Amino acid sequence: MSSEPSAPFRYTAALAADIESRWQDRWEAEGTFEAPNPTGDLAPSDGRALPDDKYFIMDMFPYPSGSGLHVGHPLGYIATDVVGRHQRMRGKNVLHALGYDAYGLPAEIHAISTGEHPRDNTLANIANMRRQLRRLGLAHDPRRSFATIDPDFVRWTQWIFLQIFNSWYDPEAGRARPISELVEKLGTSDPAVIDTYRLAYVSESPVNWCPGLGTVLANEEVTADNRSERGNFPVFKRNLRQWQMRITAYADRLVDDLDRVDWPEPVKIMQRNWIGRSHGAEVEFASPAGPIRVFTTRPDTLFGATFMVLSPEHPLVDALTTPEQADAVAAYRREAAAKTDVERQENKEKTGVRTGSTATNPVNGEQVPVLVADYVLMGYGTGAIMAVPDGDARDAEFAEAQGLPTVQVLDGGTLVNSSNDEVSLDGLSVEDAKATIIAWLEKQGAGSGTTTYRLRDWLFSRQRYWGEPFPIVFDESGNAIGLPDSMLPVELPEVPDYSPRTFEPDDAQSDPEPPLGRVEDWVNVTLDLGDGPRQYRRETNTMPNWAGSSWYELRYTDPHNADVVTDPANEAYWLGPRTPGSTGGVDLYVGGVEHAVLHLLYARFWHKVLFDLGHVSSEEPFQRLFNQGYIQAYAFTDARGVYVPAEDVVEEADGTFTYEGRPVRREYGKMGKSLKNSVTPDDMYEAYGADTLRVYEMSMGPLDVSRPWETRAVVGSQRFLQRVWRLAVDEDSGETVVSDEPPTEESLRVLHRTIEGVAADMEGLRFNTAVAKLIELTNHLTKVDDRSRAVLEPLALMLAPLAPHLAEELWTRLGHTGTLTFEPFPVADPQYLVADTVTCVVQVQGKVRAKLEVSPTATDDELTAAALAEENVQKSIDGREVRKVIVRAPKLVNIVV
RNA sequence: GCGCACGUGGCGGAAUGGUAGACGCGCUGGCUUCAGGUGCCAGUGUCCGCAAGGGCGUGGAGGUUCGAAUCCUCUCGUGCGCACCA
Repeated sequence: MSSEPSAPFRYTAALAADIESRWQDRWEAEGTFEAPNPTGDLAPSDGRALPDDKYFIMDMFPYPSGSGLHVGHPLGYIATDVVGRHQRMRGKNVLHALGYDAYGLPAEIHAISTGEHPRDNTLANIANMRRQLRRLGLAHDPRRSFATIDPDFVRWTQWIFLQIFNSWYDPEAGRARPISELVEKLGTSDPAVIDTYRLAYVSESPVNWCPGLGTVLANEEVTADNRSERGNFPVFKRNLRQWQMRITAYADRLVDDLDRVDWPEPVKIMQRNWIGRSHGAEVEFASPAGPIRVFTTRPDTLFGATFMVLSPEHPLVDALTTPEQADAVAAYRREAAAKTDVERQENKEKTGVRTGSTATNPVNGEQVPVLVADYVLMGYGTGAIMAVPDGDARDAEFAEAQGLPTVQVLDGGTLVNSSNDEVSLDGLSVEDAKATIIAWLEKQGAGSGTTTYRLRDWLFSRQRYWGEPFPIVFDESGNAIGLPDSMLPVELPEVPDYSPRTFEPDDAQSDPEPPLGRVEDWVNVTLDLGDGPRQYRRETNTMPNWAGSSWYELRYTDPHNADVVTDPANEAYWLGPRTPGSTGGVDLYVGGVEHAVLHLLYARFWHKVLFDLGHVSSEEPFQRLFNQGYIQAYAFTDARGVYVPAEDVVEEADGTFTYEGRPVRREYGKMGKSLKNSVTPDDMYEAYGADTLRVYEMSMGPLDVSRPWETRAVVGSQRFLQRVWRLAVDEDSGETVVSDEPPTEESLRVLHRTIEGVAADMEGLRFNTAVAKLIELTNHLTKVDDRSRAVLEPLALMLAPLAPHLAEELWTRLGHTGTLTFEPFPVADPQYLVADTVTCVVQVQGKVRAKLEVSPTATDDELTAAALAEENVQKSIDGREVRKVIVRAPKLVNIVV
């Protein structure tokens, strides 16, 4: 890079930095992006009415990492900023702010190794991130920023927990209700009864214990091969007393309401799969040990059930095992118990043993053998299946391995060999057969239609220090008691040691020990909860990282309210449904697809509970979701497989890559310190300026697609902004050179075509093509040397969402005194959208043979005549008979011979 | 194994079923410059041809259509999700 620009007032990185910091200071001083609320401390002080049209836009908020940002991080923030700025120019009251998801493992690990309090480290990281992001010029309302660790925020996280704790799900009403109404309904306040209904409850049940992390984890945080998503440590099933959230009560609504939100289909599919609702039937098979209940999604194939299989853990196994089989079954169960879930899954070969008993198939009275096999899981359905080798590949495989019979019941899509004296399914379709047999089973009392879910309740407690404490104490009988609002927030005590007790990652028999449990004088408290001072024990687990992100959208709408989580008027204005049947929710939520199941499912669940309890008017937190892609980068390894700094790798003429003269291998992946391929926003600010970085990131490709970062291409965006600058400013004198002469007709046509296209692209989040159109306009104006105010003003306004600092500077130079933030976005004048002539393509047999310049109003006949008059067209027709002429006036004529 | 998404120049990517490759990077040439850099102008899918023009071309093979990158079927490849879920 040359140090001396040839022109003193060229738009260089240094000039950009000057413009950018001046405007950032001014926006901050003037409170330009502060969005007024209907009521409360953020309401207009002069009582002014708000615009009815609002736009609430949100980014998935960041964890403030200690290593700072790389250029991949701001992609989504820039995109939402462009949308927000554009919506302001469309007259909307735009709510856009950024908070910090500040509880998290890295700060705790840092604390353990350095002794620095995780809060201090986290707050320092937030400050650094705010600095990096401020330099991008994001139009956020700074008054609405918060961190999930702020005591004021924690207070409301705990308050929401108590709302959930103090509720139960009424299946008849199909919604949550206050626990007091259950007490009334059941006529008892006995915790032994009531506590089993709560939406947040303690239970002793099999949970995911991760010794390597020293904590238990939710199902959503465990990978398919039973390892922790964070850290990749082994996870074991252990029976432990832990807090759970009754998210399963909401399974149906969580599935059904996916149809009412504007989300990417893959995310909806992932949530549907995770919830895993399947309709089927429970059927009872009579046996010597009593009825065996099975769940099946294919009750239509019941006539083909030739045996039954129980999971090794099934409670009826002992009773069904005959003395002759006792040893074999006991041995098999021992073997199965010794295996981890992973080992069970690794061995895809079907194994199992006979119990020696038979059960009765209710449709035909057949005695079918009952077996035990570990391919049937205790955790799903009833832990027992009817096996239909003709209908199920797994059953067929097992039948073959065990030498069990198969009866054909399916022929293509219809049922065969499926009748008894009372009912026949023969000839019916699968759907009809299901309905028929369920009706018959219900009449017989042998079964009923039913629905099962894969979703399990949400394990909500963690044995870590750096999380929200539960607002719960236990009395001397061990009953959990929710603390009153007046005692919130419950703050974390200072501790001498932040670590949970961690163990050898494979030590499955170890027990979790929360760090808070060691702070005896915090744990044991004397409180007056209404019946005089008494001794209580505090809950020593903390909440998972997901707690704060499960409701933060609400707090943006009323961030300082000390009385309620958000004032109903503010919630209704920003989040409430605007059309009948709408769920309401954030107008646009942008973030990565990695939160498809975890965060987005939890947030929907909490929001629905708050809706049921009347605290919010919206049924869903996020009306529209958009998954942005990722910026990835190339990384290079040398002969030893060690990463070398990517910025010093040279591409040779033959397309290979070298580092310090030695060949290196290229790979493609995430950007990060460990791969030595990070490029930071600070690097780009210094070399090009923030506006150039913004424009480049927006022009790289569609927002939802991942693509590789290429630093050397950034200069293209800088050249574009330099050309815009040069249109209005003399590079040698620094004088504004805008002209008040009217622009040429041609320039106006290009301008209005650009306005039309850019406006549509902005609405559709197609910023890459919007930038392309602005470049075309700029190149045109440069080429014809048109500097008229009438084109430069709309150019500045259209550029404003993308490159706001440069646009503001030009706007000022064009003679305006205020910010352009609230100037109307330009509107295309239809008068200039119709061209004098259009290019008409003439095809023969669908191949282009000529182009005509024609009037846009030319008729079909005129176009046909003109096309046939073309020499090259006649040559292509080559004397053949013209059978048909297809005209799409005025753009196309296709001659068919 | 099942499901979803995606395959277009050297690279990132444009194309309501209607001129394939907008825009940008890179590359080539010209002007500017002592020179480099910056800036500006022109060119840049491929093959045949001096040119006019023509052939081929959106992973592959079929199909629908006057016309297909786009719609349908099969197939190959890449990515993501789920995975013995009855």
